[in-house]
Amino acid sequence: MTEKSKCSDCGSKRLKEDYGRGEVYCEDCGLVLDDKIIDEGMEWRAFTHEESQEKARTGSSHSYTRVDKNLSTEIDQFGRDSRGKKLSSEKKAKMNSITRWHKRLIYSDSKARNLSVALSQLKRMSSVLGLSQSVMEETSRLYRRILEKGLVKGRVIEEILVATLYIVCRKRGIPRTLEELSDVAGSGASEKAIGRTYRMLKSELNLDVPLPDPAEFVPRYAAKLELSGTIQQKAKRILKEAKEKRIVSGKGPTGVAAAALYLAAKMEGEKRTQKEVSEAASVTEVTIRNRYRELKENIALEKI
DNA sequence: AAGACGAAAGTGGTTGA
DNA sequence: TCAACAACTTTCGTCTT
Repeated sequence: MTEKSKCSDCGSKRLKEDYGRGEVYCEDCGLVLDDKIIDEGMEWRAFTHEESQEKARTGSSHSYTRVDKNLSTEIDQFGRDSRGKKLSSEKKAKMNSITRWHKRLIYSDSKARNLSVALSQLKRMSSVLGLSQSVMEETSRLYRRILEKGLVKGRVIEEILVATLYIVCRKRGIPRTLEELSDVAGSGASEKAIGRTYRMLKSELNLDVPLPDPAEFVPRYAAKLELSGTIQQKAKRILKEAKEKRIVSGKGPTGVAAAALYLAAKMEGEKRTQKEVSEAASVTEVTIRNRYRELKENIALEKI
């Protein structure tokens, strides 16, 4: 893990390492400085709501998805922890600054109320979407940071929240489109508005968000279409070829993924109709056809 | 009859003068 | 601010299976 001692955003030196999640983050603003070891969590195997419920994790000792960060019962004003043990002075100083920070949030200031609304929304959406705990954690950390920067003022909480979630998903290579996210958001946040907010956040926070890779969408669509793993592998090989031949850039990743799956399924004799595939991927048959034609024309299929 | 195909026209967003 | 532009959609007529 790289050694960084200062937060690149707010300059705080209070960085915390979380080996469980493979992240280093700033305790003051929540910026994740190093998240090379990505926790895929249940993400790639939970395709349905029921499945994700079943596999969802429970419990957490220190969660950013709670308004009070779970600390309210752990610290008293006499410098002891929950077991009554005295804390070292170093620990005490740390706790003091945390409690100060945390008091600012608990007491009826507008940010706390904002946060509590946002977090309960996040919880709901996260369970509908089947997102892992660690995605929620990162989303709420980023949301806190946005809140502290005053970027929420005058805007719809839900729009900011969904845009934040979208950023986190993109950063982690979790395939969720803006459309899907706005579908589970309340009516207060249209896809258009979320997109606008997303662009605003990206530039305000100087984030570079990677482009979605079509291959990320393959497992989910394949599951919807009940296609075997062999086909998924084949579709991914097709996409890899396509990427090298630069016939993917600028095209919508979902359409490309759908066409690759359609092609792979056809080749393996597990044929699905264009209509079925287009419904699974929320694109039209025409788009499937166009991408399909491009793939067929440009890729040496015998080798795949 | 259902599926696949492709042309044509329309939509919403991006880009660059 | 406006026009050109690319990707995608909708619609529809025509082949293919």
